[in-house]
Amino acid sequence: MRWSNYFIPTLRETPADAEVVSHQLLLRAGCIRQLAAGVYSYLPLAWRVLTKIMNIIREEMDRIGGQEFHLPALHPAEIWRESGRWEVMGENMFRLKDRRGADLCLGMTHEEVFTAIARNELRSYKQLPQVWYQIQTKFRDEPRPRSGVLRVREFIMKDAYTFDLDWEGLDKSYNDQREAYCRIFDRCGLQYIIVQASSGAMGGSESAEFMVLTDAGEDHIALCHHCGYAANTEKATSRLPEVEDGDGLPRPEPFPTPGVRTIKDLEDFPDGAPAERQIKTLAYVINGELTLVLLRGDHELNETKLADATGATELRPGHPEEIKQALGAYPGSLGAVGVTKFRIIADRALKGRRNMVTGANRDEYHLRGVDVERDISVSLWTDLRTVKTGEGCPQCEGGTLEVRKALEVGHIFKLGTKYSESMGATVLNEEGKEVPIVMGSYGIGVERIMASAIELYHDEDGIIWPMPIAPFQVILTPVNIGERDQAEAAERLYRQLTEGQIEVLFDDRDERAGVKFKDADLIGIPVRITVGPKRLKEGQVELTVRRTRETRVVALDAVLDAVHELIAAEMAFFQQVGSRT
RNA sequence: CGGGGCGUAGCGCAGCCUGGUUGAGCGCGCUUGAUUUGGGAUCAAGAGGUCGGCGGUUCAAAUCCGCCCGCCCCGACCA
Repeated sequence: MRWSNYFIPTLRETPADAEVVSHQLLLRAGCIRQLAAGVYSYLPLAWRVLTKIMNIIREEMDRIGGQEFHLPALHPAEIWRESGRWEVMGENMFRLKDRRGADLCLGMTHEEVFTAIARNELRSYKQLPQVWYQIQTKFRDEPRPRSGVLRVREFIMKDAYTFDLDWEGLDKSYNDQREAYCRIFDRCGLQYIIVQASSGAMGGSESAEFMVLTDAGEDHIALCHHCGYAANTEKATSRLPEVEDGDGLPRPEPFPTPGVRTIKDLEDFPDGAPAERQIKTLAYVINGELTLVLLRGDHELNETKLADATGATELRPGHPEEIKQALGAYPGSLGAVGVTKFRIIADRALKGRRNMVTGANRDEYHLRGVDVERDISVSLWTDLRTVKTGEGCPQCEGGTLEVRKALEVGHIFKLGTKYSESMGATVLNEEGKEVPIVMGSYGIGVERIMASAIELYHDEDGIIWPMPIAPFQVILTPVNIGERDQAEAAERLYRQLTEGQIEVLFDDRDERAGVKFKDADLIGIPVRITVGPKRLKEGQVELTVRRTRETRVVALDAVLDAVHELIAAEMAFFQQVGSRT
């Protein structure tokens, strides 16, 4: 490819509204342009990268017996109504009507459509297992698109679905996918971690996320370096030291707390209590019902855990006015002692605690001497708190957890029979009995692989593409294309490299060397061949590795071999760093 | 949706508070010519703008007011 007639609109300055590195560099390197909030056009350079990523995914899916499909992005409402998700997906789903007024939507994911095919066509256990996948555009009307290409409303997803006769079959399919995912991310050169995850709206029994550690990510994961425990904080638990409470009081005792609004206020209050002796009372509206949620004062609620524990489809903090009306006090003086009209859900860390302090449901009053189990009628004890760095690992003795930010690039689910039952996808088993198909579902965010590679590998000059997904392997840069011998040598090299199956971008622009070097660095091509006057006189050129800046001088007739060697070395480097950390 | 910010040439910005001397400006980029040519050259001459939109106030609006649209960031969602 010749740069002079290839479209790479590089930018010297960083566009003002790009915050994360991958967004800035994708824009500057002429890879993407924004069309609307969370909607991006991929220009030729980015499309080459995405194509390479998709090819790696394809190869690994095919290797475990995956069959590639291409399903519609436009779905009739009926199948979503059948699975129950027409309601569940709420505002996140793009909905539209056709000319007759029939409801349609743009596909957010494809459990429904694949299951519809499965139920119509799969009849016998003999046809199982099936591994079906596609690489296709998904639409999600995100409440807040952000971070460039990391969180968007239209994106490319590899989604796969497995269909098995039983749970043992699913275990194998799930494991195959898991291993394929490892190979995919390894081959793309990503450093990633596999964590236990919440299944959320997808449903099912078990799920794992593939996470790239980066501050650009929006997830928080808890890691134990001692035993390797890793979980999304939506799921992670931890060990806490025992608290000695003493005897407490025979019954809760109210006391005035003027001006106290927060846990912190009550800690500082003369008659107050340290946060770990307080009960934090939160009022949530869960599926339309006011619910009290109790945690230790110094603990933080994880809303996903609350949603998972209650099966909530709609969940929000109560408004001050509705809380006042229901409980008789505003937030700041809320408590659950004596409350029977509302459901009370408590975090396990409160179990057995005595002599605690909590709001009295009377503004500016609190109760002390509260024995949680004696004084509060808790209807559900469960894990609700968000783990923090430094807490004990739930899996091993000596370890402590570290919480870090991460970006989700893949998610695998054991769905079980959720969709096959709601949509009636069954087969006859060996005994001739009709049984629901046991399903799994598996997703990869293709653009997120591209973006996280940039987050992981860049420097102040630009992108450093991992060789396996680089848009071109080599950039060929004559210092001065106006000099006849340089131009001719570069042309010869270009022909030779192209014939040698090297993906080469020939920077044949009549620009000054500095401009071409800066652009080459910015767009991150792994190997640069510089054709300059001094070396050329000796019949030589320079090969520079973008990642290390190492340069070596090579004779013209040895370039092809040297390039092959460097490509192999860079490939190897990224396969090796790109293993699980 | 709640909170904050922004919208002036392809990109980055100034001007707005205190309306008119601004025929809307600066840097980069772009076009043409010359000189240059190993890390974003220099000089010269140019092209490029509904100041997000609509309405209002005013003799006069990029500037003041209202509504709308769009974008970014922080919070609740996910690949």
